[in-house]
Amino acid sequence: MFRGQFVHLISKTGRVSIPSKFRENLKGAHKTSKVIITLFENCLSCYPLPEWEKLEKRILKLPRFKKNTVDFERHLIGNANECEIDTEGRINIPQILRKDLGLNKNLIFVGLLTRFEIWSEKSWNVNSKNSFKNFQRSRDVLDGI
Amino acid sequence: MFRGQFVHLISKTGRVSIPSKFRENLKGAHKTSKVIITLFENCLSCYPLPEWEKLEKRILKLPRFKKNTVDFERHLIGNANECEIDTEGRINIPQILRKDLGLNKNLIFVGLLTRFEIWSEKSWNVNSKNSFKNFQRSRDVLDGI
DNA sequence: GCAGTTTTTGTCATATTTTGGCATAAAATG
DNA sequence: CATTTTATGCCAAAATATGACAAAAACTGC
Repeated sequence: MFRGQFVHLISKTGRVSIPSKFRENLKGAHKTSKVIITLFENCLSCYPLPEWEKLEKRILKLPRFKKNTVDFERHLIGNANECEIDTEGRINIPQILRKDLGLNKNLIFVGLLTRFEIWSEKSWNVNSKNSFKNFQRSRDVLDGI
Repeated sequence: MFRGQFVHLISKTGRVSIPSKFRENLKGAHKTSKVIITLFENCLSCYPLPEWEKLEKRILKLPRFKKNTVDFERHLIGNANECEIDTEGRINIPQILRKDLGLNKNLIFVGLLTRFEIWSEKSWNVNSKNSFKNFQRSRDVLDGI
């Protein structure tokens, strides 16, 4: 499972190393060194390739011409990039995604069990305040299950 | 069960030894030397790995694209780190958590039955005064069950 | 209180992880 | 097709984490 928070630097050319714990999980539990990176809210959402493929199968079951489906696909699939982890444990984040999110110095990696997110430090700080409030409001979200 | 209160020193590199009574409980009742440490209020909340995994299983059942769920995960999972207890009985507390809570000298370990907490001495002193007041007000909490 | 045991802490060496740099390869542009 | 831009592979420095050993402190039974 992906867990925890890590700060890594992105290079001028758009390379950044994946936290070693995440790499371990990719290699171990998911048996892959390929990651799909896509735009989600104000960050990048990253899936181990096999997990992503499961998601695609679910998406294919949606009513294909419905406006909602198409919009959803345009966003999630249309921004999805396959990245291979290199020998140093780094990936290259495509320029388009970098520009969209203003990724240029410290990036925050956030583990979310089956996937992880990449944030610019700035928007993470803004967002985590909000999501913390939400957390406070929804602490009991689990009590039903 | 985890009980009681212990003061331990954290090293410059972020290592601190787990109270031996806690270690005994981890090894005995929980059969693990792995602990998940996560941010909770003003301290670190520590779960034996198997206990934590039960929680994760419940989280995985939530609708995973819903805003509430994502925020909940970002906070709870995003701050969770797996720590392995070494041969000397120590763990390494990730830098990011140390910084967040200002953990740099005396740490207070507090047993809370199925989990335990780690506090900086300073915030423990502040907080325990408050929770004592709270305790005074809520002494009868048990009388209902 | 004392000797032996266990626990906690300090230190150093080693291994791993992250980052930077540069040369080459590939892709995009005009 | 030449030029520019961008991506990749490889090596090495810096930063960080881990392992092993030993000193110091605290606890135990007598």
